Amino acid sequence: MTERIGYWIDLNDAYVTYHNEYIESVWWALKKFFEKGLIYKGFKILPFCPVCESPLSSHEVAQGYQDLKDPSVYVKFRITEGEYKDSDFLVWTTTPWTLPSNAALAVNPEVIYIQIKTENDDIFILAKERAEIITEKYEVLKEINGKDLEHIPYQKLFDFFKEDKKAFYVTLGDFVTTEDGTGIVHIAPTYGEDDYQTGLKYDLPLFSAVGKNGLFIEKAGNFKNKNFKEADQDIIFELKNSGRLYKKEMFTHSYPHCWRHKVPLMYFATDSWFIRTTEYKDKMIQLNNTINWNPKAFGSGRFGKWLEDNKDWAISRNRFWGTPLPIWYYTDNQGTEHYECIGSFDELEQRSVNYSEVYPVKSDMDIHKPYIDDIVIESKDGIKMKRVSQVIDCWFDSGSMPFAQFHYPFENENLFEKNFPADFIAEGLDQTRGWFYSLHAINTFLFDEVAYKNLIVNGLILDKNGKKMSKSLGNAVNPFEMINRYGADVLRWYLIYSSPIGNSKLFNEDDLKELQNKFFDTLINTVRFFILYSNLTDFDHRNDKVTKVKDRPVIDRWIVSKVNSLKKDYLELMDDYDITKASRILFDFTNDELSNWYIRRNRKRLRKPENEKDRLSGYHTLHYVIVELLKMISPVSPFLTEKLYRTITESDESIHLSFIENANEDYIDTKLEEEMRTAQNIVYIVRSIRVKNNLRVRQPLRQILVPVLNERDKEKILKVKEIILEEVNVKELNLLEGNSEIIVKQAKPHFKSIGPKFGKNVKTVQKIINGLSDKQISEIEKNKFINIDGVKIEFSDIEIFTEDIEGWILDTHDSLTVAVDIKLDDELIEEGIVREFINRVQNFRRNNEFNVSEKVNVYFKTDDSITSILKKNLKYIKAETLSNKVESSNGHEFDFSKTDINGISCDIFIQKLK
RNA sequence: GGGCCUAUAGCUCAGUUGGUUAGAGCGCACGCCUGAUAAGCGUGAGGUCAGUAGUUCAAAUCUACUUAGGCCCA
Repeated sequence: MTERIGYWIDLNDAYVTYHNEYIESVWWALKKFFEKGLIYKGFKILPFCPVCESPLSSHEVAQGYQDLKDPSVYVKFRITEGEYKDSDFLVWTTTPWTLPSNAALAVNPEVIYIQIKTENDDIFILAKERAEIITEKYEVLKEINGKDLEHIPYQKLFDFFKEDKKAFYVTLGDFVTTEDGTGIVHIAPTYGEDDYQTGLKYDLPLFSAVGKNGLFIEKAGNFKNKNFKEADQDIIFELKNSGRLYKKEMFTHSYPHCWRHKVPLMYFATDSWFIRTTEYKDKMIQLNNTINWNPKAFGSGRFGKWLEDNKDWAISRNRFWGTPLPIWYYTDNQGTEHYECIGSFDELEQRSVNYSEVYPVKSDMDIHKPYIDDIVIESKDGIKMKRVSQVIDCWFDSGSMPFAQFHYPFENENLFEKNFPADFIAEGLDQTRGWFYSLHAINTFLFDEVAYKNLIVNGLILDKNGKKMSKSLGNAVNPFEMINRYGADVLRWYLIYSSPIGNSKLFNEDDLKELQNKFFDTLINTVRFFILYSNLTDFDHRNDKVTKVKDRPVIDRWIVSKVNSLKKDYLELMDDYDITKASRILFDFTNDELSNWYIRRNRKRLRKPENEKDRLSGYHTLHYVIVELLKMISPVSPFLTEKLYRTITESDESIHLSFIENANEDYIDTKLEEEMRTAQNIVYIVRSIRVKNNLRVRQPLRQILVPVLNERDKEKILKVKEIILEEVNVKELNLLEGNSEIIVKQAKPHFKSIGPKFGKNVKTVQKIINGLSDKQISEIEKNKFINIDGVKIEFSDIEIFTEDIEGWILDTHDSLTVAVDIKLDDELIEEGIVREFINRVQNFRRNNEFNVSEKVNVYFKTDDSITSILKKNLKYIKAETLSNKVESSNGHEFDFSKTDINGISCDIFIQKLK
């Protein structure tokens, strides 16, 4: 796949995270953290299977959801002190088995609570919104803000534990909702993530009435040795007996089970190792601001926020196999654990007492868990230490990539330094806390430096309806099929060109077809055109004399200027890693400027150059432009450009080894580009007028008129007059100066100017300006201002345009107006007919596959008027059609082809010359 | 539930410091051109700029809320 699509990656020397060298570098990094005191052991609440006695990964948990019938109980907690003494908190839980491990209650500080008295004289406190669960009649005694309940103590339910820290009081937590229950939850820090975090915040004791095996411990009175789920009923029964149960319901919900043992999981505070990333959070934020993110908002937004809320990174995982966490420990007589971190294999060998037993053959050493677990090392005091059981988070592996791929710092120091930090990385936008983060977190700490300077965040590829692709839905696209059908180049271009960086991409095969036609075929056609005619005219790009660009014709200088302007923009975008915009300007240039203007305008000239200088100028220009363009396209579409490049340069040098130099500023002539843009606009307008008035391009017209309101416009148009006339087949282009009688000038407001100036009165001023007469506008042009109804309107407040020229057909585009004289005289009609006739002959030649340079005789049969016109123009017709004779058939019956000109039949017979 | 992103023509996308007729390509309809030809060019129809409210002389653009979709987290 990588080869087929042309990824430039080193498959022969790929880095592999499970190789020993890679792991050794990871160890080195971990030891750096350890030495700085940034690795510590804590707890993390994980889904835990009591049969396996081990935590499950989120992937495993996802596999094991089953419906479970659970109790939902409302428990009364008696307040022991203060204003609410002897009232009961009504507390809701769906896990009664955690109640013996209760350490606190939690309320939401933003929620309103009420104290109520029921008809049974019970006094309860619960969330106002949840009062519906009270079945008896009651009266409200008081409303209380959640935050005012903090620290209120209550009577504990069970007496299994000695509290070594203060417990049994109310805490505050945003996670408490009023969607169900009572708006008051109980907290058992060992058995829930929110509970655990609350425990950390309030320094609560960790009571654990249930062990890892899912059974209640010895100390747990009547519940001892009972399974945690099965004990639910006993606990409820006991609460009922002690009068602490308000009510009990049953409900069914989807609950995670162990996929192997089918038993319900419990959430359990499990030993975990953390990196104290919060210690250098500010550094991470500061460095992140220097990374060029694409899209920009992603770095400051999603990733920036994620760094702001940084929490310590839990790097350990409980797996059977993996990259081992290189920490060894022993427990002293006081029960305190002592740790040591190993940072290299040499160190491991020196410190271990049984290295040669575990790894008798060095080359066979497998450093992974579980093999490494047999290694015992000795502390300085001669105490035996064994490895902790965990492996490390595989994200730590991938974040170590910059140095671990080179086995740094054990070797390749120069290589690493040369390559770090990376110029850019690219990955999917789901990597926020995956790769983007792990790279950033590890390398910020180790090197005080970013891991990557630029970043391209890829959006997800969805199907054409915006749904995720999946095999089961049958909407998945097979990339090989796409490549086989359209080629890797088209697919690559599509993925980069079609949607902005970071947006999800709706994959649509039709768009690939369009790109193939619209862009790649155009490009190929352009090159093919060059090759065909440069061969026919014996052009040799290496040996033929190069005309200086400034001495070339306008059209050549224009396209050279254009391609350099393009390059300037292109390099700027590429330097900014905005590859989508870069590919879009290449697309537009190829179609609009190169193919549809330069090539089309120069077909005739390149086929039949006027003179030697003209020929060389044209071909050198086109060769240069194509080469420059191919180079710019090559990073995105490497295969086709390579092929075309080698063909057009007639060499074996790879385009991918060629240099893209900076744009040549000397060639850029923005004035000329502007002039040509004007020409293109005028041509566009004339074509539009022709179509609307049914005037085909072969029919020459007498003249067009272009009103010009300033000197610059006048100059622009005169420069490109010839190109316009030829393109639209018109005899003359005349300018109408601003003071001409037949121009009707109009004005519209320039809001940017009048807006701030007139404020609320802008609408009145708008009306005045729109109503300005031709004469008033002339006055403004002369005096630079006018006073109307006490309003001073200045020249800069208005935009002048013209939409009317009396007695003419005209159209306007981009503030340019063009009028066309559509009256035909005899001369024009005659010329039109001649061109129609030539067209018929050429069509015949083409349809009958005559060679381009083949000479012919032409015989025609038509009415007298056309016959006499043709006879008058024989010389021109002969030249255009490569004919020796062009004659009336004079009554001879040839094998005529039937055609017609302007509705009059005109049969032709064409004879090849031997 | 929280954070971030996206929403503009049937489809894919542009749209500048807010400036008054919101653009392009494809598709559709119609036409042109004809020695780049399994190409090329044009014209036309098509819009509640997701919705609501606000700020402003002026909002696709700024603000708030809502809806829908996506990603990350809880």
